[in-house]
Amino acid sequence: MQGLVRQGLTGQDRGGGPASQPGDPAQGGLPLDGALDGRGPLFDQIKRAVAGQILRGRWQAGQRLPNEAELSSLYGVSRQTVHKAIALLAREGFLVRRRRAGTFVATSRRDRFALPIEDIGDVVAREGRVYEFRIRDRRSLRNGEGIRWPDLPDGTPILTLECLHFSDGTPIQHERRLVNLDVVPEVIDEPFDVVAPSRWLVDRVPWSSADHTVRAVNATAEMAALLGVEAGTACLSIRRQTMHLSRPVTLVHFLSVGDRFSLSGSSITDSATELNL
Amino acid sequence: MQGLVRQGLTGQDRGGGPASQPGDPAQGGLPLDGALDGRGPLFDQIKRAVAGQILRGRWQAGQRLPNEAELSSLYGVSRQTVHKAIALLAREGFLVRRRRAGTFVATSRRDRFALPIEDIGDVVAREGRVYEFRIRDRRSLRNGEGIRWPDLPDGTPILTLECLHFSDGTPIQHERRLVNLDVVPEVIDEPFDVVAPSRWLVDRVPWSSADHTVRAVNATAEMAALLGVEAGTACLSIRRQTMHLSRPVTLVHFLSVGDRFSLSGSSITDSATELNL
DNA sequence: TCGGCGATAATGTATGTACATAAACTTTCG
DNA sequence: CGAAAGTTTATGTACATACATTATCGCCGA
Repeated sequence: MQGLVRQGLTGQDRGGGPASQPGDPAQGGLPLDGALDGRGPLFDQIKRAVAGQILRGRWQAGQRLPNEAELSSLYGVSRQTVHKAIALLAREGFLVRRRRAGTFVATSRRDRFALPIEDIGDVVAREGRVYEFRIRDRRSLRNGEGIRWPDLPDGTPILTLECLHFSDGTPIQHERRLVNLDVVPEVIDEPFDVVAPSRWLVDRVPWSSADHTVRAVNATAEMAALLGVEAGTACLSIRRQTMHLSRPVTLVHFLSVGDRFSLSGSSITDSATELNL
Repeated sequence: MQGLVRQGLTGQDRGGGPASQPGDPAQGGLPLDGALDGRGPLFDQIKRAVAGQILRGRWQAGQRLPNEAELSSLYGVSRQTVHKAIALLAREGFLVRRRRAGTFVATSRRDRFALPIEDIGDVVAREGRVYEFRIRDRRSLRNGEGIRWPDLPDGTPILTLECLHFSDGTPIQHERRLVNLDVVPEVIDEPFDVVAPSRWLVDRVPWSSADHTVRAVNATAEMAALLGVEAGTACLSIRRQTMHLSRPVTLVHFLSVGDRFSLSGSSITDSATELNL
């Protein structure tokens, strides 16, 4: 074995390790703190080791790190394995790679903080409360007739829905939705007496992409009445447009009372937590 | 050559293709629509082909797809290449893999919508406006003395900052920040006359993780005065706690006027857009 | 019938080898 | 001296091979 590499699994010895001299116990002047920890697959150990150097600030942003061949002999594994580890770290945004030039620590990714947006039904259910919804209005018309969905050609048939979501009987979210009937014609026959529109759509048209905009607005008198708050109460407004194969599927406006609903999430570098350092 | 595989690059022929019989022009009854398109690396072509089947609904959620050996001969590439493509799609959340059982289309990931949260300075700059900030208050004290940072032991030295951010001279965001002096002692000597605290911290302590909470609140009279709006105006409140190697670094409250600031982002399945289908 | 247990089929990891590709560097030539 | 052409170096992709790891399936016996 190579000393520090690969314990924890069955750990039978394979052929001959790569370059590394047969029996270097302490490795000249190289940073031994970069040693592997024997937990899990080799490429994961290397990911952890490298990410650790970065997180601990030993390898600073912009700095160039050893090339694959050097890392390979440093860690005593093949270049393939190093390549896999480094390529994954690059894909996760820790590193930037340029041919011939080398591999560099990415200049930090300040813009990658992210906030997950969940379905209201899931949120309510997870809080252990009773979730209900009620359809307040539903009509079928063509785009441009009274309502205009900007990203859709005029005349396209659409279904409009308005509904309210409740948590333990208290209204917490108002929803106004447009659905593209060209994409999901079956929706016309769905009564939405059991399953909520958002859920129905997600089950029907999976794997879509979406745009979001989140803003804070003061409740209008009408909305305030529906949500059971005073006019002017701060509300979170979420606009979501969902696309499937570059065709708009649905456009929704959610409005939720500020102190009954919030977006939250521990985030960023979910990969870093995966690395558990 | 294998017919459909790999054009667009230089496309010299390598050794001998894998299993596939030498000269099957149209492949029995197999879905030929799964054909590769010759754009980019083979494993990317396979990713696109497979993701396409899923997005077009030909392979439905929960359904099992052919094993690596089958895909390998279906597409006329080695198992390694198929493995790389499929493993990446799994890592991106499209597929779920279980040893011995096989590979399955993931049951859609409704909860993965995500919003990026950016630094206000970047946002203002990108809109082509002039960004400025002003420190309104700054003091150094110990946790528990007047202010309590819940995730930090009492007595820990902290720096408190209060500042305002401007876009073209209009105040758009208020910031109240606590900084853990045990982690970043140098901050005590930083005047913040040029670089804003958030930027300074990001440059100093990169690669951290963070928790966020976003809510809508009505502006208090004091805040309204600072932001130049009427009391009660709906504001977006963002709370962010940043950690580095599981130690809290900074805790911030941002407050921004609802109609001067919004969070937005096209999101989810950024991998799907990368696949450009 | 049920429990255990072994065969088996799928994915997962690691290495070797060979070239391709891109960009930085060097040399050459006008 | 500067642009073009060639060289070198680091990463990128592909394939072959070999073995590890795990559920699942099915058999067999109590």
